[in-house]
Amino acid sequence: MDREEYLGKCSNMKCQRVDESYVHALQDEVMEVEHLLAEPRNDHASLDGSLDSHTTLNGKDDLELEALDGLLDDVEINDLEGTVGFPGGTCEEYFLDFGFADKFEEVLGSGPFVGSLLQNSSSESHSSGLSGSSIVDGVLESTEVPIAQSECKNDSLDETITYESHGAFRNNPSQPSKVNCRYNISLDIQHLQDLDNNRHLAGGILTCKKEKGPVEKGQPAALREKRFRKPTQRYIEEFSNSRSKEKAPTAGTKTKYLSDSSCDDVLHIRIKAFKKSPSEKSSIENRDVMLPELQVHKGRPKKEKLEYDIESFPLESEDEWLTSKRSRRKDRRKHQKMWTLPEVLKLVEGISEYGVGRWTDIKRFLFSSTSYRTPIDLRDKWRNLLRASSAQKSTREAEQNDELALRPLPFNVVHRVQELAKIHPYPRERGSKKLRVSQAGSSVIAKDSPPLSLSKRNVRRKFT
DNA sequence: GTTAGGG
DNA sequence: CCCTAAC
Repeated sequence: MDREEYLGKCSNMKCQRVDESYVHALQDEVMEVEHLLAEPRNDHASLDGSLDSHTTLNGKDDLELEALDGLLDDVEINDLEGTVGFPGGTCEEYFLDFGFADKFEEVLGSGPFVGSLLQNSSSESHSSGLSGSSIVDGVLESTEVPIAQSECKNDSLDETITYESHGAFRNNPSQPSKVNCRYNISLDIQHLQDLDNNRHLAGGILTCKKEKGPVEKGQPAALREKRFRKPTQRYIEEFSNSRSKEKAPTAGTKTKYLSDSSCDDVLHIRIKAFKKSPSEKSSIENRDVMLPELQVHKGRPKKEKLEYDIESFPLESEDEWLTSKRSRRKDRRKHQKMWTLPEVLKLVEGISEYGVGRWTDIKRFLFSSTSYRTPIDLRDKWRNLLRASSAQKSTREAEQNDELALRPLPFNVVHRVQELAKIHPYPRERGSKKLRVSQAGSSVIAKDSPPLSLSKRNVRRKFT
């Protein structure tokens, strides 16, 4: 990705932040992502865990995080080096976005040093007492990095000051120094040690690997590998469907996050966001139990059931989903049942008895035992019979004998269909739609109206 | 709710 | 066989 693209993306995110806050947006993403998960994994407690490209997500198929993951695209060494060039506020906000900058500044002193740390982070060359690598990993793994970077170019200073007023460790019991520590340039080893001891907290917040232990780090290859993955089609659909619904409930998160940017609060918020998703997901799963596919179909699936079927079928993987989709498509005519000769005879008889168009009557009186034949089916079959008979009539003279042998339909049946076709022409074949108006009061109207204006159907039952 | 018409 | 518009 080139620079322009990158900047464009950053600016987009900035707008989002101004409107609703990127925190909000991220949480939305979390929940949306959670919807896509067939099962929540224990080791991903929240958004950041999902974002952690180092974490092996297995079947979770992090492709679906592409929207978020795309933001990572530029968190590479080059961009990090570019960060160093930004004014001091850059790096501050860079970390303050995580409620974390104070810690860094305590340890590292000045911004440029942080920059250098970042610069070296991927190579793990900084091996001080501070377990910076894990922290930097967290930073690198966060999608907020590019956001902060972009914003720093414009209004970072103001925001940075705001952030500074809130200590990152205000609520951290092991860090009593709190806000003031930010200005304490001189470091002491004990602080570093504390930080090291509390690293799991930092890691938990930033990456949310609950108990990942010495997590894999410094794997730019893995990072890049993920970047090239495209969002799955399912993700796109789900994303577009659920986007509007999810946004409202999480409004106001930004306020909390910005004003109480302590680690605990951040963690709390994120866990809260996470907790919300499983319930929503379970509701989806519950609905799936009623999928029509799993039901014994004694009739045809209704229309609404089909819509259900297509839209709400969360599957673990894209492959499974596609396969299911394919099979569903193939099952479109699953209920098809071939018409037998007795059925055809019965249909012809019914038509001669009740007339063309009285499909429900025919169904009711002659096909009441065969539940799989709907009035629509009767009509369709009749339509096909007419077509077949007319086709056969055209070629009958030439190859009558052969036809009799080849045709699945006996000639007498065909003949009868043709007779009926003459008497009860299929609507629309002869006469216009308007002629069907008199269908209801046919017997009465037939007497009074001129014959030409009537549909032939109105003379049904004449030839019983 | 039923039917015609198109897919 | 399915879907939809028209009735």
